[in-house]
Amino acid sequence: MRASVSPDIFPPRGHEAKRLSIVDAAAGVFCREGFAGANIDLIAAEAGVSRQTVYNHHGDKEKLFMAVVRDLTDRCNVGIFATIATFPDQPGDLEADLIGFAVRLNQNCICNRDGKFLRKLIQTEGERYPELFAEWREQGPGTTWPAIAARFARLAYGGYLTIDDPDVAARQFLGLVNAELQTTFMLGGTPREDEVVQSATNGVRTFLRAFGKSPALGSVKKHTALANA
Amino acid sequence: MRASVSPDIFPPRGHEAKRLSIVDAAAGVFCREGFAGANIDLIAAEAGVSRQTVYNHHGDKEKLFMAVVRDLTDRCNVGIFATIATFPDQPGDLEADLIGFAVRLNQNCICNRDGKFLRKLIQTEGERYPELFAEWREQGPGTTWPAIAARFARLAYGGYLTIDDPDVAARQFLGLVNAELQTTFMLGGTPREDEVVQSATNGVRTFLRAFGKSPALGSVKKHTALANA
DNA sequence: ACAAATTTAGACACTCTTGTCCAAATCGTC
DNA sequence: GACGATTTGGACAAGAGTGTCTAAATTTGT
Repeated sequence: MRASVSPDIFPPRGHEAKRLSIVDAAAGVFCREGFAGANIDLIAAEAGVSRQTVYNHHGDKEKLFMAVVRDLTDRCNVGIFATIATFPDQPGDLEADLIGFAVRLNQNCICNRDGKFLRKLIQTEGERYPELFAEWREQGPGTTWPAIAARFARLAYGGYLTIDDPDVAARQFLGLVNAELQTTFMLGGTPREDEVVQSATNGVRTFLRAFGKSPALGSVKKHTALANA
Repeated sequence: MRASVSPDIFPPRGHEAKRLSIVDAAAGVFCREGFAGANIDLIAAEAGVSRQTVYNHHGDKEKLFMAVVRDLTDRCNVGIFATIATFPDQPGDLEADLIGFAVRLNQNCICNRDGKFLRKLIQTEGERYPELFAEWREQGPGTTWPAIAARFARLAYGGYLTIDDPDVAARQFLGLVNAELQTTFMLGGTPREDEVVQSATNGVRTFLRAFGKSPALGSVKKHTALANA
């Protein structure tokens, strides 16, 4: 993909910068207006670029759209894996550590600009580009969910949790910590930080009531009046 | 809103039928193509009606869109409340009854045509019509979630569950039983029935591990080796 | 069968958008 | 300072879609 000329110097300088600002602006406009409603003139204006430059770089509205989705998928994946790397493998306070992880996942991967945009584009145009979004499904949930599941499996193996099926547990973990944000997500809004923390806290507590190995290790305190050895 | 003439006979006969078939076709097209991409000619064709009739009935693309959302909201609410009425207040087998309820909720309210369409329209155009979707939020989640929460509160009061906050529990219940369907929902797909049952089963099991009062009553069997009185 | 209301089909003006072309201005590099 | 590549702005053709209008056909109730 490099420039094919003599030395390995890339095409000029601001070239790539423009490409990026175009894709960036396009992401915003496609999300706000939908594919059909998105206006190339508007994208160009928001990117601070002439319309012709948009066509020079991407050729075509459809190709531009694809570039946007690919870019977003890549950037989101980077963020998600960086966050998964902070999963508490050997937790001190399991409850607090899982809450922290859930909040980071939300703030860095789901509620940030890229995450919001990618989600909306998938919801909005997913049916129109089956191949493109099949690709996303593989690269996105297809790789990140197992990665999270593996971390939960490790916690179970380490004796911190009692889990049958780590894949199910991972999906339920995500369902729980986002349970109170669904309506906001649906309308395309961004929850406030305290809402994210609240939802994560409630979700993790319930998660640990279901999967926590023993009250002594983790969280389940006031609720289980069930005496145990 | 009645016809203002002599007897209380409504305008002709097929009038209302046409209105409905227009709104119906419009719902489908708006979902597939988005508001901007939706084509009035296409809507008219799919409704089996001339374009002029569409304008006669609804005046305007925007007004037609609003009519679609209102119609869908109403119909979905009817379905949801009908389903909530089947909530197991005095369960025989709590696990099985809750799974049944979750499956009914999914099949009758979330995965059916109206539910799918309404969800997609909210996700797609929610930001463009703040008042309209504020209205939905009040009439939809604003009334159904508390209704579900009340049923869980009743189960707790009846000694079947141990719940702190019924509202949180209700949201988490929904999050859990849908945990495995998220990706499908996101792409606008319809999960197969066995997927719905699977997700509901796993979700309810986890829910009862967290909130079930005692293993004897419900489900938590093999996992809690914790001996109890 | 009659009269009123509704529906239809087609033409129409108008606006908006996409994508192309081109000459002038600008930028980055040597 | 000069050269080559990139960017710019504006004009342009072609197409598509909205909303209106009209006269003819059809349906509906009596």
